[in-house]
Amino acid sequence: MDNNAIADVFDEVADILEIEEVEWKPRAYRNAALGIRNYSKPLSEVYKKDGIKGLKEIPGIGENIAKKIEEIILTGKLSYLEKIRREIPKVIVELMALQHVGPKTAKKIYDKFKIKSMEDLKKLIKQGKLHELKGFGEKLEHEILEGIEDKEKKGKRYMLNEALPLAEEIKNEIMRQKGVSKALVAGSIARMKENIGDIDILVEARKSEPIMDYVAKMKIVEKVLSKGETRSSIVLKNGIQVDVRIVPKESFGSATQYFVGSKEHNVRMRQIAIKKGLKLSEYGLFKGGKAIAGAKEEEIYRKLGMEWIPFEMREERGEIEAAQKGKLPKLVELKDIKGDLHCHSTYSDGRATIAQLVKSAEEMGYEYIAIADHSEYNKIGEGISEKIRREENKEIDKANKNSNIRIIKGIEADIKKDGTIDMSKEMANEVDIVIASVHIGSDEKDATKRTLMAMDNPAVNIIAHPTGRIFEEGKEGTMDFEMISDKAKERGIILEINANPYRFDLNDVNAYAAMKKGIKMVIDTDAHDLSELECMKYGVGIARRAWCEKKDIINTMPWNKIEKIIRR
DNA sequence: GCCGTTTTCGGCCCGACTGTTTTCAGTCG
Repeated sequence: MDNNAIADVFDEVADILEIEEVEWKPRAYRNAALGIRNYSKPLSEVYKKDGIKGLKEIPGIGENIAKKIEEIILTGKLSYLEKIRREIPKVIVELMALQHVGPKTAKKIYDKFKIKSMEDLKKLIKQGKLHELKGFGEKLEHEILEGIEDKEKKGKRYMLNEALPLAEEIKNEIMRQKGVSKALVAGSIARMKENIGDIDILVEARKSEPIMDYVAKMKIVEKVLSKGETRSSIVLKNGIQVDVRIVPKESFGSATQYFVGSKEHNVRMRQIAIKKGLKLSEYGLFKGGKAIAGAKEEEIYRKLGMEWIPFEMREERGEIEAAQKGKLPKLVELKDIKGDLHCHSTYSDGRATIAQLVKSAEEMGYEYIAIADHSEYNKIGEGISEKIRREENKEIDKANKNSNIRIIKGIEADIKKDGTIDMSKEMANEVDIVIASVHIGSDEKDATKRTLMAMDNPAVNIIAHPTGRIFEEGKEGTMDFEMISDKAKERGIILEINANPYRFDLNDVNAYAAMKKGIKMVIDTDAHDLSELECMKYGVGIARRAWCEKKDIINTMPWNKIEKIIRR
């Protein structure tokens, strides 16, 4: 079981204990689940190496939960969960997953009607029977029904690349309104999470400005859910909910702090405030009812005894401790990126010509771009023979003569079933950089072994999308990242952070682990299209969530320096 | 059940919103 699966176990324990109205334990189990999700090493590895003692190092894990993790690792299940599951009908836990239904409501509904499934609840609502319960009006009924239908329709999270452009569009529209001095995309988008639940936009303005009237007229808007003085909600045509909050100047910093989140980060911040005899809320930092900070985030962090923390780090993964010690990393920025080392042209399955890619790269201010088309073995990627690649390389040589930026001859060579690289020794010397990758088809079970073998090949510089995850297909990395990263460290191989939102591989957790091991990484877009070159910002977001600095990312360096780093 | 340069016991974030509330409980972020 991987870390997320173990965390799910403890979240379910928390759900059940919440229904049973057990005090405080649910919080402890939730904290444990969070600590596990945020932990970069697989718990089974930690346990193998350091046993219970190692597990207790993880935030939120004490003696008791450590023992429970041990049981899960050794037996694949948790007898405690199985025991408490028997105490509570399963449907109650399911009900709790609905919007507007918490433990109290779920229990109340069950106790009265003894329903057995979601379908039963739907029937109940359609017959108007939920009214019989005290505290259930028409509106709540309607909203619960909507919640069920939403759940049936689709998973409620959206990809970052879907949400971010829309959020920016709305923000820009708001910025154009009179009386608006600032607007900011907050929430999980600001933290560059790979998937997001809704869009949060924070606006600095005097109250009652008719901002929302303008937003409501935008083409991307489906309907307005609610419109208030300080808080409004709308739904976009693609189903994303947008919450817009309007705050006065003196609270903009504290509101930013609050609405950027994460929730866990904020909880810690408030605890720290309390210890200092202060109170932190979205309205400001208060001492005895008097605001001592609020307009600027920096001031809030400073008065709580720490450095200002970049949005992407605010996940309660040790960033607060680092900020208190003044030891935050200086995160890599988009403007540090000097080029893209993994792009596909029309020679293989790309949709842009080399000339077009080079022109775009030049406009983006890059110093270099690598054309790394697929090798012949990759049929889906329309891989090319070495004969054609030699023609391509000639074209690159020619283009380099009158180009302002360096065009690099690359190859994305497939790692074949036997672990060898789909590239001749001669070709290895004819290209500037070799990216090797497994393209998982029906033969994914040996992917780790094959990748490890490929990394022993002295021609290989970069391993692309190192865990083989593909988001849309729900494919999480099937490869053993511990083994791959250890090998990368040993062999000096560069690991790729693939900025394509359908991959995001390495993800933030793995990239953090790689950074900690001192492995160098490269942020590539794997662009198959000119527009995909723009995905670099998402890759930088992952790197920032992984606490990476400029020195960890090779394509922040000029090409002549990269040449020295990559093993030839 | 976890955690501690304020504590090994006694805490555990805070405020808005909503419904139907006649003063507040439940849920959410």
